[in-house]
Amino acid sequence: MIGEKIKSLRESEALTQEEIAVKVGVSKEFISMVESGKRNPSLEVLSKIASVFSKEASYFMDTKREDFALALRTAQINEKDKEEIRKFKEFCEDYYFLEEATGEILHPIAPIYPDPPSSILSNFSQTYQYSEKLALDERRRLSLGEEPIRDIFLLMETQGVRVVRMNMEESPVDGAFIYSRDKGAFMLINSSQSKGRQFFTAAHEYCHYLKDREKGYPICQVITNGSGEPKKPIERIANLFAANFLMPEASVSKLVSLYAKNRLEAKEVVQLKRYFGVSYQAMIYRLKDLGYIRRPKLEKLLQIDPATVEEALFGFTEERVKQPDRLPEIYCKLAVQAYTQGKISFEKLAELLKVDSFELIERLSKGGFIQ
DNA sequence: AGGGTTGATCTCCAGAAACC
DNA sequence: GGTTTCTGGAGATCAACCCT
Repeated sequence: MIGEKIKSLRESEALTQEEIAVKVGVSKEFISMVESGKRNPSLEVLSKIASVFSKEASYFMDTKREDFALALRTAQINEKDKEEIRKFKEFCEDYYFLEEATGEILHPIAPIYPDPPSSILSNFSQTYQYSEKLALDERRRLSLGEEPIRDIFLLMETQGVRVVRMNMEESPVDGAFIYSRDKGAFMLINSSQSKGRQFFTAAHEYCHYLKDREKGYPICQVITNGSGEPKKPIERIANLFAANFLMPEASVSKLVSLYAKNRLEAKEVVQLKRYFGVSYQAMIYRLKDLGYIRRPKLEKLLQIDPATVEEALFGFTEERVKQPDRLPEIYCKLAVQAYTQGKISFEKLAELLKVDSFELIERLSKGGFIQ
């Protein structure tokens, strides 16, 4: 158990046994044996290993699994964000409480896909192939064909993930994913981001759901390097998965060859990104990864304001649309259901729906609480 | 070539056995 | 009973090896 935790943490940080060994002051062989469970490190060594990951030694000795595995999609995190995450966790507790009260518990349905062999993580093309296969396998399982995904949030609900959209204005946190064996999966999406970006975040977190949910420890946050690429392999895979899941190569190449063979300007990119429901930026990077545009072109396209192009083309842009901060529909339904079944009081209902009793009476009288 | 594993070996230390 | 010696196990390293 200790060894497994160390190994998982080490791999998620993209460190080698040797690098850990140097930091701790032991041999790499010893780290190998600890990870494989053939040796137990002394308390002193364990403390040093823990400090490499900014943790206490007790973290490794605690044999019970963490209640929640948490994966964040963010570049930086501050105290205010931590508070938001704490609120999210609390909300998950309420959500689960309502499911239990009404007997309508959402169970994870999707299979758990195996991790790639750690030996391929330093190789970009092998990592890409693994992520692409994962995305295509999942699309096949869901019978999605080559069609774009119209509502990824709904899709996730059908796979056993509760999607919670919270407006976290000013926060760099795009989204988070938490999972526990008892309660299942919850996904947080920062609804202050554009819809396209929310879609990408959702697909990213969905990857963690598919392959990391049983890991039983906080997964990690996305730390990006200078070019905006996530440094940690686990997050790089999630991003590659998201790109392949939302914009399958076959589908992109078909559209490009049909409609934009010889010119891929901002107009075409906007049309493509609307088709796939992703952000302008995500579409550009996807086109570059697939070899349709090169770096200078990418730089040029990134300079253009997509909202202006989109408004000129369609008279409307999704780039600037901000989602209102609202509770998940299913959560609201469950709350009202629990109340009508007499499982919770009127006051509790108001508290769970985050309204005062006057507003609650008014909204209930209008035929339910479905927003 | 680099990352990881395996087997032989050394070192240290606690506890048991032998000795005076 | 106190001291010395022996022994076994764990921690750790070294060198060789395997795998990709």
